[in-house]
Amino acid sequence: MLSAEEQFRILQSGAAQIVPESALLEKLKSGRSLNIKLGVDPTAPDIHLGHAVPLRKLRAFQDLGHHVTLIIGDGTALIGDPSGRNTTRPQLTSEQIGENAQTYVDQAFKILDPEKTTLRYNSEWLLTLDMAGLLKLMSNFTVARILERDDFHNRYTSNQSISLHEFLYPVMQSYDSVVIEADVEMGGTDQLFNLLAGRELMEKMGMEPQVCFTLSLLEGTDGVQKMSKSYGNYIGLTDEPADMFGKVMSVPDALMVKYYRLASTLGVDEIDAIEAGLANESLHPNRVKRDLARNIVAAYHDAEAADYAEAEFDRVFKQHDMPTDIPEFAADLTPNDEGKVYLAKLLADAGLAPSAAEARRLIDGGGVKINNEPVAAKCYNIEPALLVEAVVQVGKRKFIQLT
RNA sequence: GGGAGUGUGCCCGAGUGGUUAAAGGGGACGGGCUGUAAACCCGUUAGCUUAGCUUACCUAGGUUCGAAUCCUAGCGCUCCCA
Repeated sequence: MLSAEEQFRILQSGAAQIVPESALLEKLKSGRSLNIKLGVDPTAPDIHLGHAVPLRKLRAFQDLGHHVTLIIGDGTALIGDPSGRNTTRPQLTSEQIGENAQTYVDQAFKILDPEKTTLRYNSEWLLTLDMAGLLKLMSNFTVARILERDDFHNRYTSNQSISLHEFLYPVMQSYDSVVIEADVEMGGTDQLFNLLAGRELMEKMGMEPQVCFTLSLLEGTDGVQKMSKSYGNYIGLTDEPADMFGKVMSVPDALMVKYYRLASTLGVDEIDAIEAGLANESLHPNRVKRDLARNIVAAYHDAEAADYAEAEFDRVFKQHDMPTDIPEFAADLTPNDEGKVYLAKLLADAGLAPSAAEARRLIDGGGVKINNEPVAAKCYNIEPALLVEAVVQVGKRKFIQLT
């Protein structure tokens, strides 16, 4: 086993805050296998690169000989984490939660070592808690303390509603730490309050308090908001290689190094070299981003898929060729009274446009091509012969092969 | 329990009886430029076989030739008092 100091150096890379650092070092020095906690809300059916950030760090702990307890928050999901939210979250049904949890776990084990992972559902101890137990727990917290948190504070001062049950979220999450006796709890920077609450509760209950370990939030492909399914800026772990490659390529340059640190499989030293290369312009940003995209595709698929994805990318976006695999669509080419086919409707039916009206706008904007030929504005009706076996393209990346 | 506000398109936000499918901004999408990056420029942003029609400003009624705009009731949200 590596020395405590050496472990600390590896673990610290990419971390936002470790509170307190000295406690982590102490725990590492004890030489025992630490229990690292990560709680996840089973709200997102599939997980993305942002979720993978703490999972990668957990994996680093596992590689150093520590143990991970992954908590599926099926109990807390009844509340919905108010972190970073300015509105109350909708509550999920238990069926949805069950499905989501399973999907999550399947994907999480692409990164985690199953041998060193314990899976727990917090409904086990949260939903069996009786009123007396709950009241006792709650007595450890004060309203002022809870109201200190930024998101509650903001909502409160801007006249937005906070439901009483949302106050309970940090209480519940803290209790998780008590039950599993966590040494370290992992989370995004937006989780710091919840993590600290856990530390406090453990201390009040006479336990050795957990260390709070936060990681920077990964911005999504828009480069502005944190990666999230609801913002539509995410790169899913199960995305197709070509899609995944393209999404990484669309990430703003300024975020490349951060992506390397939080989402790639490269080591600290290699990443430092890339950062230096970009700074002194000895490395071209485009090349660096391509390597990043290849690395990420290879991590979730394989090297071969990464090669293929890069080749496809050049084909479609550099040479403006058609992709190799184009989804097929059996279109109804029955002509209307004028002997034409209404293209707008066809685009909508094929899923290339959300509605026929939107399809018409896309045509007018020059965004629709048939066999690589742009369709003229106002040209909503097309000779059926032109559409037989044709490839229809909308924008830069949506293709359909008519059959 | 009493009182006061407020509710507009994906979001924010103007509009207070008549070219208002609704200003402006953001976002998103499409086009140009490019490295599917950024920046910048242009266009679009309810549905429908669109020179037209239909549905839209929380909901349901009402007043009016005409309502997002006025009235009534309801619903949601917020604040103050208790």
